Amino acid sequence: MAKQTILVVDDEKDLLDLIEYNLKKEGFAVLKAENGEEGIKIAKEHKPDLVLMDIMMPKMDGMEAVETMRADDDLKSIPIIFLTARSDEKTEVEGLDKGGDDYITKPISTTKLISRIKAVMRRFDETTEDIDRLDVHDLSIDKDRYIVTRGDEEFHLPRKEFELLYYLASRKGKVRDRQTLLNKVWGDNIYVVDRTVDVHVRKIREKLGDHYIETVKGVGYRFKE
Amino acid sequence: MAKQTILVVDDEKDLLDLIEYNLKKEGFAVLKAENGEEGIKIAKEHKPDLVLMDIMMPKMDGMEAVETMRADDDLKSIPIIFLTARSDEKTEVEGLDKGGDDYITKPISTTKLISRIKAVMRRFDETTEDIDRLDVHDLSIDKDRYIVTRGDEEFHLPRKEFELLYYLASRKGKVRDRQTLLNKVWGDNIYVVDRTVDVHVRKIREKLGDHYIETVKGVGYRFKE
DNA sequence: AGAATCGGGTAACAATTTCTTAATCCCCAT
DNA sequence: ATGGGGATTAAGAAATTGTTACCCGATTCT
Repeated sequence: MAKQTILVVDDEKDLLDLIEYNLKKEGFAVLKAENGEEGIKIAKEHKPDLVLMDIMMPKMDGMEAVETMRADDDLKSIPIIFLTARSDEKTEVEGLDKGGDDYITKPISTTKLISRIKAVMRRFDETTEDIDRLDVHDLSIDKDRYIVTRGDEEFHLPRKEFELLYYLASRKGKVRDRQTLLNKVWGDNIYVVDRTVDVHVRKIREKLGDHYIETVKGVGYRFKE
Repeated sequence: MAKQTILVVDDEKDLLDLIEYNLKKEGFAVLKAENGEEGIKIAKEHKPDLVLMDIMMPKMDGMEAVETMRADDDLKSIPIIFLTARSDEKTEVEGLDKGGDDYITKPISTTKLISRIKAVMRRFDETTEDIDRLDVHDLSIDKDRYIVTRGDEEFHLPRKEFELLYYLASRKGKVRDRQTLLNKVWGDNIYVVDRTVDVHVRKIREKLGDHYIETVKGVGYRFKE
């Protein structure tokens, strides 16, 4: 699956970089903004999977930014974790009221930050888990090894093909349009022509046979039930 | 690998039995305790690979038990998953702060429980026991003496090369990306360019031949199955 | 002390593979 | 037969890895 994207909004550049470094190490894609206004702009553009928002900031503070996000249809469902130096209960309560999903007091250890992030993401998306090995029909798709097996045949697909197959297979039967596939497999802020998906599908079919991925005309593709 | 042992601590006997039944079916060994105090005792005795801990219990509650475990050198590194009937956010946050690694709200489906357990174990997987001597293919990798043997050839690899080889070999077949390799072999808060891994891989290949470590383009490296 | 060596890390560019695009071909429903 | 997809291909672009050279600091040798 594509990387989960996290937007970090904080006016302290050093902290921003530190958090970025640690999140990347954990396999997240990271976007950064230095104030609420910029945060909103980037959020609208890239639709991150989670926002880490400092409360005290110039221009537009975190609380305000969150209110704005919660009022925006496109952004209202993105989970938000407040980040703040103040360990003041009142602020915390207020923050959660305004629509924060969790609240972390700086300084915080990396481990703790990560586990909070994962916990919040899980609450939002129970389907987040990815499993090492997926068995569908006569195929075994092993994400840990990046190998697809059928009987005792082994297929080594290139990354994009593998990930596309994995994505579709893990949602067996569900149709996904090209744009969704691009977002999920290629990543959010990537811009490629959506026909690219066709080519990858073809390559997968070429290698595994064309009875796994079905075309749904005018809509997209799906892994056969 | 030996069977993984899971300690389940919960005061509801029925639930305890149900979980035991399901975990055993999955091939885990199961230990049971009915309160925090007993849990700690058993944990100290048997060093389980993971603890499933209810939060609400008589005698010593889960939160307290975890704090005790985290303060004990022998037990601090055992992963813990909280189990609770309360779906109250605040408790969850507190639990994670206290040192829980994950948090599951009862009731939960068996499948989900198992997959969470596996996910947490996977996170800790990398901490798994080191064996003194690893025999893979025609190689014998002796961690005790830092020597690799093939037939009656001996290879004395420098430390990083040796450890990288050992790490990959001990996870035969599994792909690891550069960042993970750096984290696991070089150490967590070390900052080196990830292409450094390439160079070390090359040096290993130069010495042992290039049929042990495989490249998975766009992903990372893996020791050949 | 100075030189030589070794382990480890970085940088650069060559080699290779994968990805993307775009053009063309096909199929099928209207 | 016509138009709207989708399939198929081939070629160029982009990304990733291999490989080599070189730097630096710590040790060891003279």
